[in-house]
Amino acid sequence: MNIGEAATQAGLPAKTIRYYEDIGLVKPARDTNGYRAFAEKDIHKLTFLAHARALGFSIEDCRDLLALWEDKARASADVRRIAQEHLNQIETKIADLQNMRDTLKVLVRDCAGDDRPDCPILKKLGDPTPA
Amino acid sequence: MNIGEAATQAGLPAKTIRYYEDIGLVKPARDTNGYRAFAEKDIHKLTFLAHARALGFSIEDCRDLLALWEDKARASADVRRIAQEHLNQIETKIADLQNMRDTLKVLVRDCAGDDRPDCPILKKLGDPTPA
DNA sequence: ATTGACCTTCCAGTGAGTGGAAGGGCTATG
DNA sequence: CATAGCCCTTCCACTCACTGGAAGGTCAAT
Repeated sequence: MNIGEAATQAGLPAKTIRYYEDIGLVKPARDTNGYRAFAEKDIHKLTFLAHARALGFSIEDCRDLLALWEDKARASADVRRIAQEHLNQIETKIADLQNMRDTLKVLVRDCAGDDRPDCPILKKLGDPTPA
Repeated sequence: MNIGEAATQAGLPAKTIRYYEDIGLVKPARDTNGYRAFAEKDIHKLTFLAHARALGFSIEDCRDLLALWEDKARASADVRRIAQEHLNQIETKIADLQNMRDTLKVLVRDCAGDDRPDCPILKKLGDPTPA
């Protein structure tokens, strides 16, 4: 299977697949013409990667998860630890974003948004000690 | 004022301030010895930038906001539009992260996390068509 | 034989800094 | 006056996970 078809199957851009090969996540065989030849096993890996990335796992996490996925003697605790840590980071990021959102919401709400220069948003940003 | 003091005042790393000068956000004067000499006006700008960045505005948004801040004839609508758009992006990002979180939570909950290899997390990631 | 779609590699750029090396300046103490 | 220790300077490389594009080779069909 050529890279275009592999990309369709895995739901990843061809460019990304080449990149994943560059960094050693997949190692497709090569046809005599130099084209990458993806086997089912490669497609499964790429699909796995696409799903893990969609859940926000870093490439390095993906590398570890992929290794565990292929290790039939793995301990599920190792997988769980990675996922739990990632989950914690997501929770933190959500909380940070919610704080930003709440502040922004108030500012946007209080801004007239007309052609006059008076603006609580700029006022707040320029305040040396914002609440 | 030297860059170290400016960094303390503005709540930004000195490295970041140099970077902001590189990309033209601030233009501090120079002493005869080549050291940057920050005036009050520069400190105000840096403080403004620190606050805007803390609210997640991109550097380009910051550049625009800074220009509006300095333009006493601005229309607050221009500021509001930038803030509203940013707010929308944050809302989108929060929603994305919440989806990830919800999926991950279920997976982590259902994973025994012991020394056995059976693992719903890997199962899901490897599933060709995950729900 | 040519067209057009596919494939290849390689280089550069993204955003927003961060780390570190190499070198010069400033201040205070011995 | 010398030296120590901190601050400052520039410049280059690295981060993360791709993405865009150029230059060129291959393949199937017309």
